[in-house]
Amino acid sequence: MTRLLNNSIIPLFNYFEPSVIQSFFSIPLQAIFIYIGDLTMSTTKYREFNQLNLPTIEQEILAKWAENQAFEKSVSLREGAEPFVFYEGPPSANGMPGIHHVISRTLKDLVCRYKTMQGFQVKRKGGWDTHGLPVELGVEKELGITKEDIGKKISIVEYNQKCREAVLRYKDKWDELTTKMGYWVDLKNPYVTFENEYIETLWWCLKRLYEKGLLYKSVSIQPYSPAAGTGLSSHELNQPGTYKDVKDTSAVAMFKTAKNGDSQFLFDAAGNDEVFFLAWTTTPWTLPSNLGLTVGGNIDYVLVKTFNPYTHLPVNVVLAKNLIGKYFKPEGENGDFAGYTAETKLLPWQILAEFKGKQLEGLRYEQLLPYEANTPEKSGGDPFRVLVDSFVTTEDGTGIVHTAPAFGADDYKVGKKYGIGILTLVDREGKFVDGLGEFSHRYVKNYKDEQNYVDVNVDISVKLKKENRAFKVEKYEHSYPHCWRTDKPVLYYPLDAWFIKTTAVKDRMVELNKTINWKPKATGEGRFGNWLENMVDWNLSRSRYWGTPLPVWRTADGSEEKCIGSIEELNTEIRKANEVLGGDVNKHYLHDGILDLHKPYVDEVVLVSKDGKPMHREPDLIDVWFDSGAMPYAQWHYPFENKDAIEKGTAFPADFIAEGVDQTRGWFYTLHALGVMLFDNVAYKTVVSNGLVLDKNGNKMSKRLGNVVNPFETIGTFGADATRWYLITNASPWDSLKFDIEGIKEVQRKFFGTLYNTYQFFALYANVDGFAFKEAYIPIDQRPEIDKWILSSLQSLVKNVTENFNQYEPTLAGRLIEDFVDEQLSNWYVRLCRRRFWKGEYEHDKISAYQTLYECLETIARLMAPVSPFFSDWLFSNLNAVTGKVDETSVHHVLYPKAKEEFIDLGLEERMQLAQDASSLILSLRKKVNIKVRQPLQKVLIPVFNSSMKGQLQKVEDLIKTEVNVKEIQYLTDTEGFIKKKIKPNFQALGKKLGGKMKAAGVAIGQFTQEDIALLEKEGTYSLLIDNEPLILQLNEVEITSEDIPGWMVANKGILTVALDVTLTPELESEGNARELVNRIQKIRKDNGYELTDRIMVRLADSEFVKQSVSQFDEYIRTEILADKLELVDGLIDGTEIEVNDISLKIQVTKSIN
RNA sequence: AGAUCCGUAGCUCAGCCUGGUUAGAGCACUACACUGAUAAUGUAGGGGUCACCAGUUCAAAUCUGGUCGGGUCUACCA
Repeated sequence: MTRLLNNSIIPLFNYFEPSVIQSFFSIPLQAIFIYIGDLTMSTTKYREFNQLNLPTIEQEILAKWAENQAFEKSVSLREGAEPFVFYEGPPSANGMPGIHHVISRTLKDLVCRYKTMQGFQVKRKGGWDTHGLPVELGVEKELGITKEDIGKKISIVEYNQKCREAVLRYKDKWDELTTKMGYWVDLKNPYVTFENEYIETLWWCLKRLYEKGLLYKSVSIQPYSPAAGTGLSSHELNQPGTYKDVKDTSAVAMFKTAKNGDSQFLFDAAGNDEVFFLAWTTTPWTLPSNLGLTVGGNIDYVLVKTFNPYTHLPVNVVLAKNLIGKYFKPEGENGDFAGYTAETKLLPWQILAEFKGKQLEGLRYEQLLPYEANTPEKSGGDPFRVLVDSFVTTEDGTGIVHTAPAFGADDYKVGKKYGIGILTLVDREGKFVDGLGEFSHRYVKNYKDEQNYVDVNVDISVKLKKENRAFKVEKYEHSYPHCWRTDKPVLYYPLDAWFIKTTAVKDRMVELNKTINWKPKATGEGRFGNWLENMVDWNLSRSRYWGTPLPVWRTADGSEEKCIGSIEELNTEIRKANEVLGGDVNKHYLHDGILDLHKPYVDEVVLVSKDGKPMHREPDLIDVWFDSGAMPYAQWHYPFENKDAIEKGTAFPADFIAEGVDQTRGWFYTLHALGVMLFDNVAYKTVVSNGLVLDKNGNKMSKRLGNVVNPFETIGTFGADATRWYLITNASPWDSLKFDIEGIKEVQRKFFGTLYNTYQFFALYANVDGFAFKEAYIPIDQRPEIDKWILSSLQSLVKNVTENFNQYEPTLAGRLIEDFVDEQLSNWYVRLCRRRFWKGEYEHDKISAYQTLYECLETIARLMAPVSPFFSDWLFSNLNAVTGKVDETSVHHVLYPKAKEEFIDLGLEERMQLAQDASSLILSLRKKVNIKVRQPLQKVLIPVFNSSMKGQLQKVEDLIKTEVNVKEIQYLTDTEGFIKKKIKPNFQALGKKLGGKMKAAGVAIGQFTQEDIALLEKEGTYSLLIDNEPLILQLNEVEITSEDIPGWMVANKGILTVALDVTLTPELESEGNARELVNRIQKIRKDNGYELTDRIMVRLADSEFVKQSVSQFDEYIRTEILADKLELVDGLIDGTEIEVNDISLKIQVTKSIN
């Protein structure tokens, strides 16, 4: 189905009507034709648009990609190039994708696109995780059955068929997201974990582990989910959200000490009254299975005389000394025993004896809850004794641990050591077995979501209370593991299971982990490192139906076993068994061999041992995490195919993988474990783990809270590019991201809007002038200063962006691009250069401007392509369609820019910064005195402190003058003497030298007079006394700035100070008016809807000030407004009324006729 | 309970590694301006005890220790 669908895309274009294509892609027809018309063919005009619409652009680009098979081409173009190996972590398609999938996939995509543009070949095989519990539970729910019904109400064949269908239920949605968000991954030939070939590789892996002695069977106490009916692996238990705070009924039970020689010392101290051991439990349901009490050997215990708070009977209890405070109040010590009644609130107590835990070892006690099912004989050991072990602490409870070997790993271990036997009084559904009186058949937790569930733990506690066997019963809130799928509490349960002995390679895993580049670093060292240090063997077994079967066959007595590593091997064994065992054995599989490696077929296969005994398959399935952990090999059907790809390093290990941080103990772990165990190698060289996506208030997104963001809506409304750009640039991928739609809007407006405007500006004028980059590339040294500058900045940008991408820091890279586009390119270069595009002839300077802006835009398109693949391709194609500079039809096929170091001129970038600062200061001064920029001013003074500063400023002088509309800049050196200066210590330099005297020096320097400063500047040094010690102050140990120029408007920023002459001469005013006139007429031109190039005729109502301006600036005005004629008319009646400096006049604008 | 990351303007984030004296940017808000790129842009303004406490230092948002709050993870925890 998968293949059919995807392979069909291309033929569709060829054979069907456009309307079919349209409905298939839900793309407006127009878009398809536009692109066919405008993008595939070269054209002479740059495309112009009314407004930016990212979603439309994206649809257009998607259609183009589909038509050109752009993704496939991006891989095939690099055939023979060095491979960059990427692994796609397989998603499970049985749930809807969410916005958090968009961030990790953006991350993966951008790295792959970047590396492709760096010249690597990046194959990206998609994949689907198809086995496992989520699928099974979904099917059970859908069919309204439980695990018990499988094989009864529904056959395993049918059930597995349902699973096979259900698992790709949302595949279409996933594919749609993949396409719409612009994630390039091979969806046509994905690896699918349920396919035979995939499973065959898994079997090969298992057999290899088996041969290395790393696969073994053992009984162990494991987390078990009665609700799901399966054991859980440690990584499943380590899924986020499994540990939840729950309130359980906890009980401190009283175990009655048996009187014998060993315990006599207790009874002596207690005056031969009853003595009880106090033991705490949060799971009273384990009490019937109690077989021991464990104490710490070196812990101090006490015997306390008191009353039972429920029955008010006098009792003597044993507990850890440190924990007395938990049960007794200090003021009750040695209290009034005689006067104690049921109403007494304060419990009197008295310590009768104190002893170490080891003195209690071997003491016996009476069984707490005896029934038919838990007689000592049934335990198979010698139960009801006090045991000693080191796991006991005095942080909680009583310091005496109730020990039920079946239901705790520690309990099992210590129980085995002492031989107290084992009782498993709860069945696999989570209910008590027969023979436990009133508790028989009751669920120990509410596994079935019964409305009227009565907590058996409460009933047990009540019973204990009544029988004088409970000392304290209370609700206790603690965190308890829950099944990650069913949300029901897990219990620990003795199970037979197959394990991978990961602990055997722990050291090697730790060692190799140190060679992995983790982003962020802390995850690898801390979270993953700690996890490796504390690793336990990997429990592979799952008692379910839909999954990879364990390929191990055993004789009934377990004396012989066989691990199968390939289909061929299995078929051979099948025939052999039939020959040896005869009859109907394997008769269904003799002819064609086995066709499906799943249950129930594999279970029907009987193999034969060396000595002719039948062997049956171990019934377990394996952990789905093994499926995904083995994907590097299984996706290529290694070693049955593609042997070299794995062994010669072209497909293993991965150069890069990325997933959510929640995969640290999941996929990242199993990949690593298998890489180390199978090939003694890392499975990936770099791993990026991204953080969670939270809602805008910082809460986790969950269906329950209803704050889940639908990625389709977001992408549909704002575009994939804006979404991707936002997700990447807002916060580092590994920080958790507070997702806010407003942020995407901002990105769209500020970054894409600005860049789009810049392109639009370019297209507008380039079309007028017919610029198609046909002229020779103008050497950089023949371009004006500002072109040199923007190109220098651009190359610095290329360099920095590349560095950041190489470091897997896309956030920083994106922010740099953003800054460049907004600050440098749009708001400085284009703004200052506007006139160059619309004025003058099409010659050197103008061509230089076009070439420069073109280069910037084209380079930006390439730089941003990894993060926002659509807009960049659109921009790139629009440009290239006219110039045809490169042959590739997509930005994703070209190479990433390489920084042209020779273009970088840091001095130039520095002085442009000076120009920007100076302009900003001057504009702020204009603002202060309320003089419009349109009004020319005569002069600016800038104090300079050295010749280099002056030189720098002089080179950008024209830019400043134009920008702020000032006629001249005058540089002041201190020889003029009327600058008021300010001096400040250079703390960094001086602090190191002076240390403790810094403060005093600071005060002294602050008191410098203008003369002192002048002296220091002249001499270069200055002597002063600090704390009666001489100090020779160097010029470089202070910062001297000009503070004020008396009589001038002054502003400063850092070292730069500007002073503005705000005197308005009639001359200047007249020029200002001329500019006002130009402005008004331009507005009228625009309102009238004239073309940029239309010539006009203007008639102005005559008046005094108009006469002044027009007579003086007639030519200037006419050039600006493209007027053939500008005349003053008396008594003009018709025309537009305008206002210039509070004077209104009439004006008439008409098109020239020619 | 431990580990780890985080806490800077109403919001999103820089700055912290390498301590240096007016703590920055964008958004939002207010006012004014500019504009043949115009749903853009500029200037100005309000808005911060850099979570808190202590220490080191001449000097702390920055280094150290602790406290509080939040996230994530771990845990045999009876």
